[in-house]
Amino acid sequence: MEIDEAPRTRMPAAERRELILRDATAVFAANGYGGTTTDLVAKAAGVSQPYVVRMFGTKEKLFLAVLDRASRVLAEAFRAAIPGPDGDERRERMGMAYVGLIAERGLHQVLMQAFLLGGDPVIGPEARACFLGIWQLVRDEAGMSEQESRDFFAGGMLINTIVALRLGDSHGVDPEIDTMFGVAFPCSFDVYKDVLPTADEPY
Amino acid sequence: MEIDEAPRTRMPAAERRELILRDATAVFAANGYGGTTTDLVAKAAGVSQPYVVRMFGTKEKLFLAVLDRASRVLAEAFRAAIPGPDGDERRERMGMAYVGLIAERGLHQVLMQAFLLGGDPVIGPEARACFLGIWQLVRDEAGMSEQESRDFFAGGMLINTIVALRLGDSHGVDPEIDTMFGVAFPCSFDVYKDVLPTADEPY
DNA sequence: GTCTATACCAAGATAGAC
DNA sequence: GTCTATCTTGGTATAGAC
Repeated sequence: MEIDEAPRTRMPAAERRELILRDATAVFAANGYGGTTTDLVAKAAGVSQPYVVRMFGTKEKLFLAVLDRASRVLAEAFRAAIPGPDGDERRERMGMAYVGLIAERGLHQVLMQAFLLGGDPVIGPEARACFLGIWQLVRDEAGMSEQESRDFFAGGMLINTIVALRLGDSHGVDPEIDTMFGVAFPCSFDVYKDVLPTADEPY
Repeated sequence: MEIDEAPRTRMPAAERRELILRDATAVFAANGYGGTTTDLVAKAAGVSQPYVVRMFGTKEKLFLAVLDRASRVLAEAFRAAIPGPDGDERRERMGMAYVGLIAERGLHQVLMQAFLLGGDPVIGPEARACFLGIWQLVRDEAGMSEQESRDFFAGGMLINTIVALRLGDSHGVDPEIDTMFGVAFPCSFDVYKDVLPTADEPY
């Protein structure tokens, strides 16, 4: 009785790779490095588990690829927001760009996951390089002062935390959280309410 | 040829419990929830793996106990820093209290780990409650305005990240990092240089 | 380029002795 | 209160077919 499509639609490697990386980002973000299985990633991407391993070598290398992609996506988003009036306005644009990336499921969280793995002998150094790279971009390319860079970064880390915590779920029901959103984000709730992940979203 | 001490020194349950929780904090902090094994915790605490499970039920319950302890320790440290002149001075004292807790190995990181698990059906709600509890303490008990609370929290999240990333290792060799430390911490590097974890610290 | 089958190991949890 | 031994599951990675 032939249940259709055994070997999924064939696809050029590069394209499939990008597809898997996107899905892996969301899975790593939600489950952490240790909590993620290559099978979970495979399921999310609609391919077999051995294929994921085959394509990236090991789970660790897959994570590094995810991290690399995430930091490049972030850097691009920031760079795209730089042109135009500088100072407060530029910071505002960059903040909006950052919040806009919430739509890229798991991007902020996977970066945090990597940062938290600073003690790992192989992921740690990569994570530090990534963090420093963004720091330099913000300070040198966007021209923020050190104090401005610090505040910008700190705000970013807070946003990451709020997103990862799924605090958005409580928005509108919990006044505590409403006020937090009011101060934490560089724009009104409407802008990002439909991109925030929900508490019961699998990833 | 009797290699000594088979059943380790007996100890009242409450005391052993606290001891295990401390060590588990460091292990969870360094390896994440998924990356932590009950055996790793057992080794760190110098007891057998089944005993850890026996005492806490499951790995998940152990993590919840660690989270609960961490948030209580943090709340106490903040409360102890409230009495005295308010405004900037109080914020400064609270910031110092926060940095001082770096000596409690893994405390900040384990909180972050919990926050990143916001999507988890059982850990998520606990993590949100913990975050909100501290938010309320900072705003209501310490009397910070919403904007001040937000900045205080944001700075805290940045400190967590820097600590977890083991950026301290590069201090003194990398000028980028020196300037970051200069702006991110509420005190000079000397105050915390010997409590910051190193990149190769197992946990 | 993608799958199925499987070897192998690691980790959580239980049983039960001391 | 604490251990040793062990059962069981599930996850990484390999082999090899299509």
